[in-house]
Amino acid sequence: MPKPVKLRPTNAELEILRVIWQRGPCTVRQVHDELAPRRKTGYTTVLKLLQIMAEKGLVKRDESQRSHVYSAATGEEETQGQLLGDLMDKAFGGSAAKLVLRALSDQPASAEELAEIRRMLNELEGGAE
Amino acid sequence: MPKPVKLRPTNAELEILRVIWQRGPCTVRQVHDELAPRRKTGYTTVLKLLQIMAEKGLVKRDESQRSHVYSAATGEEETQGQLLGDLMDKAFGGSAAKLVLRALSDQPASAEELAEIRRMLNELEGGAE
DNA sequence: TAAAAAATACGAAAGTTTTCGTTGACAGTA
DNA sequence: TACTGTCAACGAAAACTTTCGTATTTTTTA
Repeated sequence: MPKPVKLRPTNAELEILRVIWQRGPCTVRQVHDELAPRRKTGYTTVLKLLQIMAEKGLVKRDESQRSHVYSAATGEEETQGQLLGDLMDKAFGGSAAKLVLRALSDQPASAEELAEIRRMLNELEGGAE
Repeated sequence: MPKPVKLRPTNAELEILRVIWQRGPCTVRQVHDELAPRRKTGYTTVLKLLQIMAEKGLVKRDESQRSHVYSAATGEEETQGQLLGDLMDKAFGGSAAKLVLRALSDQPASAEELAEIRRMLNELEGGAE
């Protein structure tokens, strides 16, 4: 069992993961082409990061083609949950409610989104009763 | 005007800030005594970090006493909002609603807390109408 | 087939964050 | 005054993250 460890993508790694989550399995070139406009990072930088991420287990690599294809090892939602849990511990004393209240009061949300949040609340309160 | 920059505490800095937010203005020793049990970090490490934080403007330093006293330069809520906004951009495509929904579905919250979130929702929806 | 293009691998540099050892100043005390 | 303990300052090491240059191999193309 080589990998029972908890993985946390760094910032640069997260940017790459987001491309892969959005577009599905990608070659290095595809990721680089997507990232290049925003971020002026070289091709080999993306390659190196993907290699590191593969070592860490953040992505899986299919080497059956000449251009290796990388896919995400964990779902976007799971990773979002991890990062959120980290921030909750580091900055909100472990309180999800404080985090949510701060997010709602600081960041704008549309009426539709608020309605969806309300539905989630109903579900949570209904289920707990 | 030397300091119109945006400040982001690093992880170690955030841990120190949390002590200061909780206990009010502190000497290096006070911060260290609070942190030492959890984190096995040396006294001079805390000192160095506080010096760096003072340079960055994350904390203010009162040097009138032999033991300098550090106080937070920004409120806890403001910093929470910044960190949350960062994570929202980096991992949630800028959507506060997605972030809140994920937090609610991943992390437990008590009935009381849910009620408080509901109150916040009412406020937001009521105000927008 | 030879040259050009594209890909991986590798190592190392550059940047950032965290840690601590050492030094010298100051304060209290025997 | 000499000793002891506490403090700030400083620099540098250690650890982690990000970047890229170069070498090598494979594929495409002229």
